[in-house]
Amino acid sequence: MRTQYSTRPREQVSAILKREQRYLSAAEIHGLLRKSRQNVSLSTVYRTLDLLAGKGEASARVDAGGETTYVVCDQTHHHHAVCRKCGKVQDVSCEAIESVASALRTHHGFKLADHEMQFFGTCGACK
Amino acid sequence: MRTQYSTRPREQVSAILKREQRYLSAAEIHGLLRKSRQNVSLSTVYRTLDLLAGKGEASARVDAGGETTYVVCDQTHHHHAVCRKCGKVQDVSCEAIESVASALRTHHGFKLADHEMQFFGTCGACK
DNA sequence: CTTAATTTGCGAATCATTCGCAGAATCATT
DNA sequence: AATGATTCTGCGAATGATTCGCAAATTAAG
Repeated sequence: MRTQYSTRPREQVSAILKREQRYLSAAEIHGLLRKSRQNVSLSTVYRTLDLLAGKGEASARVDAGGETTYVVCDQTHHHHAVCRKCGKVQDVSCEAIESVASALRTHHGFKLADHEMQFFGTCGACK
Repeated sequence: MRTQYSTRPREQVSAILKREQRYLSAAEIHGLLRKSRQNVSLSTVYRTLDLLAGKGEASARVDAGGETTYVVCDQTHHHHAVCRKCGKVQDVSCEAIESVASALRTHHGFKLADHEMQFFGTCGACK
């Protein structure tokens, strides 16, 4: 895999993700594409999602039913606030984590290297 | 399902979890049980893990390979600090989250209802 | 427009997890 | 400690998401 081709199917998948701004599974994306008569195979949807996640342009999350879902997001380190009503995902920066890191070190003798976080609630628009 | 029977296989699965103190998949637990000549079927391991997770006595996490893994933990709300060396999991209380919640409200107009967190690093014993 | 490299689509293969059901274990009562 | 009602277990088959293999189609570049 020397270079990476920019192809129609890949752009179609990316476009859906950019448009929706919420966590979508491969199957859902495939369904949305079919609705608008853009025939991209399910395999290609999967491959494209892996690619995007690998480049850090999308982030993955396994939902309650065990399906892996993806959202577009920027590449800096951050976290997601997921609205329980509309599903929309907002990026959240994470300075606050610093205080958690020092508490971990103090109380648990634990040296923090990495962390995962996810927030659920109601977004401004849905209130 | 009126009452719940206390059975050998269930206790054997719980015992492994209590002993290991780290995230284990159903298959791993099944393997560990076989090694010590305790034959519990894989189905029963799965069923027992669901039960424990349902009662809040264990908590589940999908690992990088897509397998669901479980640890024992107490029932109060808390988070996990996972050691990257030995895999051991420590419970971490979460007062620090309060400050994150207010920041979310202020900066993003987001009303926090729930959250997930997971920490990775090196535990005191492994340093 | 040719060629070499990468992608696609299809169906088949994988892998974790769930189900169905007959037989075994458990519990509460005699 | 024997009985009966209920809940478990084990097995193999079924499911469902994801991955693979490979031939045909696209892409980038000369």
